[in-house]
Amino acid sequence: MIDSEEVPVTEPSLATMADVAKRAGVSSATVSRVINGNYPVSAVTRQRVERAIAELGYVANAHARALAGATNRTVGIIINDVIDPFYAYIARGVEREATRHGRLCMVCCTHGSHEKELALIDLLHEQRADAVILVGGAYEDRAYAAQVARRARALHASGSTLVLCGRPSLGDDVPTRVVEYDNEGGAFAITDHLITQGHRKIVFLGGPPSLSTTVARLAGHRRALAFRGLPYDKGLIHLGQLNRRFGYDRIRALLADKLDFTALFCANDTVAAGAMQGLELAGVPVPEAVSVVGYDDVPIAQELRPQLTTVRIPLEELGRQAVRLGLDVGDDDDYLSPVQTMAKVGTSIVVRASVAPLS
Amino acid sequence: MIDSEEVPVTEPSLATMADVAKRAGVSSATVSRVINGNYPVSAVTRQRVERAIAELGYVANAHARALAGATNRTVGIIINDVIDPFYAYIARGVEREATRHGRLCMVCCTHGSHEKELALIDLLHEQRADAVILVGGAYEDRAYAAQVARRARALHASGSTLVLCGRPSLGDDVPTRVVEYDNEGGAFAITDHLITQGHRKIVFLGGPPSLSTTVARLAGHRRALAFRGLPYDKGLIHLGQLNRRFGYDRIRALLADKLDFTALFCANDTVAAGAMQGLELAGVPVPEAVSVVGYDDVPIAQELRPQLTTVRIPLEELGRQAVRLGLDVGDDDDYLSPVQTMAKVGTSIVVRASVAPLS
DNA sequence: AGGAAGCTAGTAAGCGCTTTCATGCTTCGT
DNA sequence: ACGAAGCATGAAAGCGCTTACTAGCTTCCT
Repeated sequence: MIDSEEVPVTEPSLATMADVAKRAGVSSATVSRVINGNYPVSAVTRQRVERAIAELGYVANAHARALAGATNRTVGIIINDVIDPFYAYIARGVEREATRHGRLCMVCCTHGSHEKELALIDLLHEQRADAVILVGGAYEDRAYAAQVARRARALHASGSTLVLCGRPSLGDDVPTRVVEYDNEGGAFAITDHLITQGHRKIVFLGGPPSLSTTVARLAGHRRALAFRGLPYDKGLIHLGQLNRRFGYDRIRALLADKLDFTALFCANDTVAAGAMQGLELAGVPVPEAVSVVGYDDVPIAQELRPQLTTVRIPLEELGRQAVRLGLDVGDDDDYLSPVQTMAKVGTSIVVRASVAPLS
Repeated sequence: MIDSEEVPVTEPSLATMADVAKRAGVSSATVSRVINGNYPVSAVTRQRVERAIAELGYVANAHARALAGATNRTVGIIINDVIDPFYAYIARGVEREATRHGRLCMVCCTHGSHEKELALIDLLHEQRADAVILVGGAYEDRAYAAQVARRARALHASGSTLVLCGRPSLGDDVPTRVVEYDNEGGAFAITDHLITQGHRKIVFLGGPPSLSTTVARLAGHRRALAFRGLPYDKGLIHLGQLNRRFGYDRIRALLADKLDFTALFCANDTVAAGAMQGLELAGVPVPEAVSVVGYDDVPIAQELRPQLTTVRIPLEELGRQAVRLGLDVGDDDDYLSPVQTMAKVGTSIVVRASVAPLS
């Protein structure tokens, strides 16, 4: 007869605090105190416990710990895509600042899906993240905004914080923190730069019409035009995707249509890269025939030839600020600073070689 | 008299499962069953519970859940830096595959520190991640390898898995999974490509001497040389950092020394970018005077002018494989597939414009 | 009709920690 | 020398879930 008795597989499960306690000949309370160092323990006992921990290769269970009251010490960040340098730099800032405050960082990507974004907020909420940072411009959509607001309240109710990074506030009645950068101001400044170089016919290229980022950048652009008494010509505004292909395709189309312009303000550097490629292929020299500027100052701006004049956003700092706001700590862990609910980081224009004065 | 009585701040703490149960007039067990859907519950009851959940805005506590036995459903990935496209692509693969299997992804960065790497493994272990993926080449260091091995065992003991991604195995007695890509083969192939184009004097540039990646790439390079009966000239091997500055500085130095060479094999694309910049500044045309190849095929390879001939690594696939190995699932969630402990993804060379036949 | 099956739902025992409260000592002050 | 004070430790009550195990009802078969 074949022995079908269950042979218990001796899964060498990890030691618990009780195991450590037994081995050290103390109670688990003492072990906990040694680990957390928040209560006096005699030197001898401490050493015994520490030895037991080492011998057993004990690793605390973060869940039990989190459940028993100590915070989970993690922050979550929700971005579009890790590959995109724009998000990657922000993520780096978040990761570093989180680490600086002893937090682990959970990075989640939406890949552009709204539903996934909402689902991820819930997931991070379930994980009881100390803060959830939502990065990137938002689309105008009442229903969607309401969904986000609901989650912001839920998060708030469990002692966490939703931080909006690079997107407008949901309103004063929604408990969120906001870190913004100056889309409008940057667009104003760089448009003005183009104008003072003599350009009058400036094409605005790219950016989905309902994206908050586009709206703000376009507003700055218009304000600069108005400031210098130039007309706002709708025929020069060509909104669209924020990718390379759109820049390439659309500029080729504009060139084919013989649109009259001397400068190009791309909604971001990626679009600028595509546009410059299109210009190059069409034999239009930059900046001699057309000046080009972008926005964001991601690495590709320096790879392009000529190097791209663009608006720099302190992305990493943006991420760091978001964490500070979310964790309610100041620059140097000054927990006593008055609670700040919003921050704005400045932008600056960086002049490189893609703009020439109009002859 | 000022009332100094403690006014209890009514922190609107989140609803628990018990709250939901009370509201729905059932026991918490039933609520759990509705949520998990792993046990029959009558339609009426289910609806009542679901309504209570919605009304209360209940969000499960992932820690309690993890503690009570269900797995935490997260995977951790440890990389050098999110900004580096090499790591970012792998991270993307990991994130996507993890999501596909219903896991949340925790991304941690070491920024090059060994201690931090070890600390992060421990942290992810504490979080009870289903798998911990360690990405990137390793430095030869016995003590360090022993430390990693110890953690691999600890992880294994608690039912998790350490996956080594792009680094050699720690030995058969250490319970890890390994996903590799063919550093040696790719280096062989691209060196041979250079040789068949007539090049005889090939400089090998960059890569820390004790990094496993460098060792393998250099080995492939040497094998190709030997295969074609060419001498291995130590004067042509210039190991060093894997960054742009090293490529730039060293190539300028070699040029100043009037080193005799016609081709350049850079240890990765970043070094190639620096070297090409140095070559450009020195007025040495690529590929006419010097052919250049890189390794990795990160986006910058396509930005460079001329575009860089390089070795492509399916980075995203590498990340996906790592997750599958770590989670012990097959391509299509086929949990019945025999346990695989190691995988190797192939490399291929992508020919662009930075190599010319030697005239 | 009577009991075996088959359902649904509740009870309660943990999971591995933190923390409050209680306890037995040692150490002082007077 | 005796009670007060101070320390170091232990006992035990949760934290919010999951999941045996148990129990009450229907069905259904013989």
